[in-house]
Amino acid sequence: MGPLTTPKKGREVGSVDPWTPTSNLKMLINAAIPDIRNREKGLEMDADGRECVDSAQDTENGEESERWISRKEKSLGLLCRKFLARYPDHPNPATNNDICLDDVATELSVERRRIYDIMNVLESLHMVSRSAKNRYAWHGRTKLSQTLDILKKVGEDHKYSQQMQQIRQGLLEKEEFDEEEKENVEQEVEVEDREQGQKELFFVELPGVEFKAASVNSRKDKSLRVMSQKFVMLFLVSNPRVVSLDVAAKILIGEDHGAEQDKNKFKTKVRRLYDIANVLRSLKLIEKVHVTEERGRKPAFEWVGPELPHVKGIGSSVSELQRSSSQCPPKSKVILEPRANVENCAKKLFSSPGAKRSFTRHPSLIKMAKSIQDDRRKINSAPSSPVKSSARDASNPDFPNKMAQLAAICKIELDQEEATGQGRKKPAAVNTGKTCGSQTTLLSTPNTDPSVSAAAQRTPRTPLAVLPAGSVAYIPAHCPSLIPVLLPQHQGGAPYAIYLQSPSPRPNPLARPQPTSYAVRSMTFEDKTGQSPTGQCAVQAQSACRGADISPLAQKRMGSVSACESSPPKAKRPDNISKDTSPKLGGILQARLKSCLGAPLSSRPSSRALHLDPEFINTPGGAGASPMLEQSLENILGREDKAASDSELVSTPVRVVPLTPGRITETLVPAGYYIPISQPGVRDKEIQDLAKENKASTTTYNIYQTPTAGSRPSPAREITPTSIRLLKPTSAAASPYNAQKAQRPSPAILNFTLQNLGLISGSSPGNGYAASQTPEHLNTLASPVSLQQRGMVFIKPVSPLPLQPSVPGQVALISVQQPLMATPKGTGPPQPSFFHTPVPLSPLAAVVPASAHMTTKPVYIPQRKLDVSMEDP
DNA sequence: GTGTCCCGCCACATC
DNA sequence: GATGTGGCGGGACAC
Repeated sequence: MGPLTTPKKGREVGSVDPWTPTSNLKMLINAAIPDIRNREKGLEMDADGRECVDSAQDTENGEESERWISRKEKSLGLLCRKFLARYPDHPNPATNNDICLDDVATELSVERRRIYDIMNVLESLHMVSRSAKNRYAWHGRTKLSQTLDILKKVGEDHKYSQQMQQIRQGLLEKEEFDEEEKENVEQEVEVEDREQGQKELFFVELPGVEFKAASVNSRKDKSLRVMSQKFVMLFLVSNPRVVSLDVAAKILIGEDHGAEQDKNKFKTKVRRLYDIANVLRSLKLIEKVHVTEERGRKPAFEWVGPELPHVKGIGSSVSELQRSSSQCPPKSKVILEPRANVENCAKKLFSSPGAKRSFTRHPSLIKMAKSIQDDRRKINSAPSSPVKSSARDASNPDFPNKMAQLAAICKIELDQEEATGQGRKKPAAVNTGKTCGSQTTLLSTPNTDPSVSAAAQRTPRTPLAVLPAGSVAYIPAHCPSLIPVLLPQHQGGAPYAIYLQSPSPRPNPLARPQPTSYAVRSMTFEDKTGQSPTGQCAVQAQSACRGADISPLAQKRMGSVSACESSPPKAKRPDNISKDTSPKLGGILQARLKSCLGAPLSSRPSSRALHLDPEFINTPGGAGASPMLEQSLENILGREDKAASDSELVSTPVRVVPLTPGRITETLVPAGYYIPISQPGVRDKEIQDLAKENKASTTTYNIYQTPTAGSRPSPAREITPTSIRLLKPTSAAASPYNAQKAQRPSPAILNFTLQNLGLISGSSPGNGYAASQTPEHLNTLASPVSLQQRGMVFIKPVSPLPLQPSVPGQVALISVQQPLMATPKGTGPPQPSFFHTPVPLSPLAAVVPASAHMTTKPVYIPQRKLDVSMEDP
């Protein structure tokens, strides 16, 4: 082979030379550009990725001429498509899949330099691997899923999600992030990096895809590979999965030797990101969008590639996991991420008793969320075997205690079920998730139902969302303050989500939130927060779930939530609804509940903004639920109390908002928030209006899809991550710091009581990210997304609480389904989703008043949910 | 004017 | 020293 140094491009000569045959051909090609582009468009729209066949023909027929066609025709993305057209997505390992760079460069009539760019990106995804000098081995997409899974894991380990959120916040409002938390995160990452041998540049290898060239891994300047991986990680850990170049570049710069984020370096990074993005676009992994912020329109990219096995639907999830398992070699090799890789491989295998439990003790609950994800994946891929639970128990000493309360609660309802015979057990079914319409109250630990995971894992860092309908998620003591409760949809009503204060006492209500609070936020919401300790906002869901994929609207909601979280107390009130919110009713209700529960609902002031996981916002539900909820509240409070609430003084403001389209009913409930769970495809206008209202105070991402840079008209869609209506505390008085409440009852008990009191009705918890949510789908019991039919009650402390690992048995999430209250859309018979293990009654049962509307509800404990443990030291 | 990214210089690694 | 690799940024093109 001749000199491989960067050849001098003859483009200019050729382009201006009227005498060469190629010039004539160029003219012809130019005339045919529209056809070529149309064909390319059609190819790009080809879903099976075989779009490049024709492109290959183009390559052979007129590639050389295209060099002079236009700048776009010479783009790296197009070149990559041509390259990809040469190789199958799933090559036969038995065949020769070697790639000779020289040949490719020659055939594609491009410089070797350009091929390197493509190969580096493909290498980062393990679609190719370097086999020798000037040679690569083509793997196609056979390992892509596995690679993405690993990358996601690594990205979570590195807390890219938090970093992105920090940067976004910094970009948005210069809001001070909790430095303490930030430092903790950074320090932890550094420690982990040091433990793994390197801090900055690291390349995540895939088991079985090793680089045979001795120099490959020794080179330090493979930044494009690493950058590409990190870029992908950002998408995988981001939610919504839209990453702007600004954010990505800043993160990449930030990790790059602590270099100054000077403008030049930033520009350089952006240039590289463009290169990477072009290849990723060719791979159909991302697509170009634009985010419109207050500062203007910024380029961004949205992940459109395959969801990870634990993120996508359950059906594909299991299959992919199994497939990945089969692909997972016995010996895993991950540079700098050995643990992640090993765990990843382990996760891909059916969970074994000896499987490492990865609940983290890190103050940041990102880890916890990650661990939960791991658990989910294990569980999803594992047979519904109770044996696993026992094994987990052995590994988790805390587990028995924590499960004790759950068991007690379960036992209560179980006994009731047995007494009435109304309960219907839900047999374990890997793919069910048909909980809609079920009148069974479930208590479960987070990772039981694959269907749940499928829906919930769309927002992996929102473990609560993954809970199956009618289930109670067990939340480790790490995040005792996070007590979401699923509020089943009222009969003929809309689902509601409510945030209530956690029972966890806070010694010093005025104290600045500890880093652990950040963990709570991280766990609850995809995006990090940075709100001040006194920030308090309820989030009103504004939009509906759009579809299987993470719709821009959903992303908008999510972003809005995160923005709300990040909004400091100084932040403007985004909505007028919150203004008229009165804490009084909350106090009344709280008093009522207190009387019922025998304990105050809250012992500490509501000083912290509430966060709503977008997944909970998207739960579709029947319309007109607001009156139902109001009625429920009235049942509890009494009309007189409700009426008097306007004048009475209360401690904790709460907002009740309908989760479904329709008018928003604002009601105050004690120490909590009712979060509307929007119905997909509805309330768009309202959402938009709300987004407009919030625009002043929140960052709006208006995403305009630009499939091909400037070449195709792209239907604009807007993603406004921060557009979710934030219901801030009505006032300082509304969120008083009165710590008069000494103690709060267990959230589980509280929710259980609420249910029995009629405040909570049976329905399916929603998951905004459940894919393909349409009203029709909602009725499909077989679909995991049917969970969205249920409302949810979020019980979450208004103020940040330090993690209290010592607090056992925190029941974080309760999904209750009101028996006898048929979900309007739930038509099919309840589908069991778990193994349910009856548990003995516990003293806690006595706390729950058996009066009122105590309806008999069978209680089952999904045994696989027991798979909760602490992270290995 | 800004976004996009082609192009190729050049440094470094490897042979 | 030749060759392979890829970081890097100028600057042209697209919008």
